[in-house]
Amino acid sequence: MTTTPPQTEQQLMQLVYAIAGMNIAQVAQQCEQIVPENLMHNKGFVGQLIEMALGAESGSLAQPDFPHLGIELKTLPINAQGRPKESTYVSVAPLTDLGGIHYENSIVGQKLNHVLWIPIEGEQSIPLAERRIGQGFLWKPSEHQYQQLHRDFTEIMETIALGQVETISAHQGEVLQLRPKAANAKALTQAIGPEGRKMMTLPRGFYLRPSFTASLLDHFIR
DNA sequence: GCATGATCATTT
DNA sequence: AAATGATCATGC
Repeated sequence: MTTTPPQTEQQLMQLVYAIAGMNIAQVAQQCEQIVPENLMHNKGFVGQLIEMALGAESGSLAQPDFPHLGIELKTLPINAQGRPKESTYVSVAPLTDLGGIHYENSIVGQKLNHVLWIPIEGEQSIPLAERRIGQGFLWKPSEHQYQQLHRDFTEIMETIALGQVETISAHQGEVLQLRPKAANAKALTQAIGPEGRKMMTLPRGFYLRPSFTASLLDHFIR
């Protein structure tokens, strides 16, 4: 079965309610997909399966999963304590042509303006097929959260603009961090180097810290 | 190579 | 145990 892209937020949430409580095998059967033994060689499987089940359309385009609704979809792997198991990837970080980029008009800012979070059991002790889908919820950053994201983003981008991208570690950033985002260590991309010259470096991505997404879960707990 | 979907594996 | 840095699959 193929899910028709939802035309309204209400239609989208109906699909979200429909898969809440189901396990991966049930969603996969509904989408006519085969569940792999584990995620080792298919790390994006769960995210792509949920995209399919909810009728997301964007594929690998740099825009929200539901462009018409301006909503970004993120699955959130949860451990036995009900907390996020991993950080959440947001988007690739621009390392060159940085003129005019501000949080408000950045890809990060656009995606984090409205997110549909789908918590999913992520314990390795639970077979992938048996992991359950939780109750998804919509989130928009509060004023405080917006300021945190804005500040971290701006500091990181300023460092990149100064040609200091290689001095940025994942320790920087209260809620948003910069980390490698590449197929492997040989995948390089252009960046601004120390003397303002061009250099090659590992592509980087923006990630939300688990402590930040944990606070979102806490707020929406019922 | 870039952008999507992330989790794995080593270090702290 | 948690966090950082490295890596896996796919489409174009």
